[in-house]
Order: sequence, then structure tokens, then C-alpha cells
Amino acid sequence: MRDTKTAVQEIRAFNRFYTDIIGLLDAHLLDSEYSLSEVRTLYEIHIGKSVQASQIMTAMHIDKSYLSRLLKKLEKDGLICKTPSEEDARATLISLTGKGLKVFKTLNKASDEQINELISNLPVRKQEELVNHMKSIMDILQHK
Amino acid sequence: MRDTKTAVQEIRAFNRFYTDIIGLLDAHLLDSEYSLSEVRTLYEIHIGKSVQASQIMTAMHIDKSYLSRLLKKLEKDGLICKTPSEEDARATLISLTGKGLKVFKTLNKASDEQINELISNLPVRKQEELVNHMKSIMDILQHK
DNA sequence: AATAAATAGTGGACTTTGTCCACCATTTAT
DNA sequence: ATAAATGGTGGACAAAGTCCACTATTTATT
Repeated sequence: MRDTKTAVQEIRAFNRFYTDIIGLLDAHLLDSEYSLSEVRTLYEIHIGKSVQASQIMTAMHIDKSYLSRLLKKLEKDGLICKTPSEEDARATLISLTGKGLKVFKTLNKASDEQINELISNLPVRKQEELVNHMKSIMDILQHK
Repeated sequence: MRDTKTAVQEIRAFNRFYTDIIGLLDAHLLDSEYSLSEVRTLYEIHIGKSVQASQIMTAMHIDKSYLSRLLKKLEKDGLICKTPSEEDARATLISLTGKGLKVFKTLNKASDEQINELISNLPVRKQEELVNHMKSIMDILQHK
């Protein structure tokens, strides 16, 4: 392994840098009617097709009661539907409704555009900084 | 510019991936007596040596009233001191006290160790995933 | 010089996000 | 048959952060 100090410093610098970028994206996304966690929940249901609450919970690293409430809102808005699992009467299976899929796709598209705009507007200086950070980290990982 | 769809998708995939990693780090750091924002505030004061509240605010993208409260706590704990600015009577200059520097260094070291541990324990699969994400993004930026 | 507008910061009230805990129902293990 | 684990809900609460109104200066405008 190469010099640990440098590697760690580099990763922390990248974290600060990238946390900032993600923060900006997240902030922009907040105009929507749905919170970040709600959108993320829709995403998890979307890719899982038909999932249990506990699976979403694990994927998102959130508390089950919080998830329960997120799901409640999404259900109230008619974006998801719950059906009792046939194998396990404790569990309910969650899936997107037609409306849910539509809303998800809309939000997703908005997010794509956001990112696209970010890429287009990223000043060259920031781009170079990002690339340099990434190079260092790749270097660290490949030599560890 | 290359295929936009792919580029945007790739960046979003990386965001999800890296948000997860950062989340883990942040969660681990929470054992400390100080919150993430408080530590970040100490960091900003540390690198700025002697700064105004408004500078920290801009760097951290947080509300001024929230920062005011963060500073109040740090001051109460004797980690920072405020002195009225001589050029501008509206402003106060903020700097770390001896104790503040000591605490910051301790927290900083803990954070370093955290990252170090993360690197050491990152499964090869995750490492490769990270490197692949980064390669794609660098590729995107360099061809845009 | 007088006043309008901008800048720096504080504190009250509030919202959002998320956790902890107690609880019910069902299922699996002993 | 019963203990323990799993899946989920809801109450109470904590943490993080925003919005707004206010004070005190400072800078710009007439």
C-alpha cells in the first residue's frame, strides 16, 4: 500500500467535493411534490417490480417505521399498491400503479435533465478537479 | 458530446453508489459529541484561520441562522472565539481556540481512521464497481 | 448631511427527516 | 406448545435546517 496519509486525505477531499455536487443536485430536485426519500422509494419499487417493505428498507438504509410512513403517503396518492403476500401472511408486496410509474418516469426525466444541465455547466476548472480526484482514488485502490 | 442518455445514467448510478458510501461514513462519525455540521464548521474555520460567519455560510451552503446556532454551541464549548472585526463593525471574526484546534485534530484523526478502515474493508467487487463508475465519468467529461 | 439599500448576525417558530420503542400478527424453530 | 424471529404500524421524540422578523452597522444616492 502506498502512503496512507495521502490516500486518506485524497478520499476525504473527494468526499467534500462530491458531497457538494450531490447537495446541489438534491436541492434542485426539491421543487417536486415528492421528497428525495419518496422518489428513492419509488425507484426501489420500480427496479424491484414487486417488493416487500423490508427489502426497500435494507436498500435505503432507513428505519422501518419511516419507510412505513413513506409508503403510506405514496399509497394515499395512488402511486403504489400493496397486496398481501401469498407465501407469507406477515408480508405485503408493493408495486407501482400505472400512475406511480408515470410519476416516477416524470421525476426521473427531470432528474436526468438536471444532471445533463450540470454536466453542461460544470466549469472546466471543476471538471479537472473532479477528474484529478478520481484519478487519485483509482490509483489508491489499484495499489492498495 | 457522446450519447447523453448513457452519460447521465452513468452519473446517476455513480451518485447512488457514492451517496451510499458517504452515508456509511457519516453514520459512523456520529458517535462523536459533535454533529457533522459542527465538525464541518470547525473545518471551515480551521482552513480559513480567521473567518466571518458569512464566509462559512457560503462554503457550507447553509442558512445564516442555523450557522449562528452552530457557532453559539461551539463558542459555549470554548472551541472557537469571536472578535469584532476592525474594518467592519457589523462583522465578527471567528477563529479556533487552542482547545478548538485540539478537538478538531482529534475528530479529524478519527475521520482519517474511518476512511482508512473503509478502504481496507471495501470488498473487491465494490472497488471494481467504484473504479468502473469513475472511468465512465472521466470518459464522459473528457469527450463532452 | 439624510436617507435608502445592502450586509452581518441573532433568535423565534416552524418543517422535514428520520430514529427509538412499544405493539400486533404471523411464521419458523425447539 | 411455546419461544423466538420476521414484517409491519403508529406514538413520541430528536436532529437538521429553513423562513421570517428584528437589530446594528455600512455603503450608495441624492
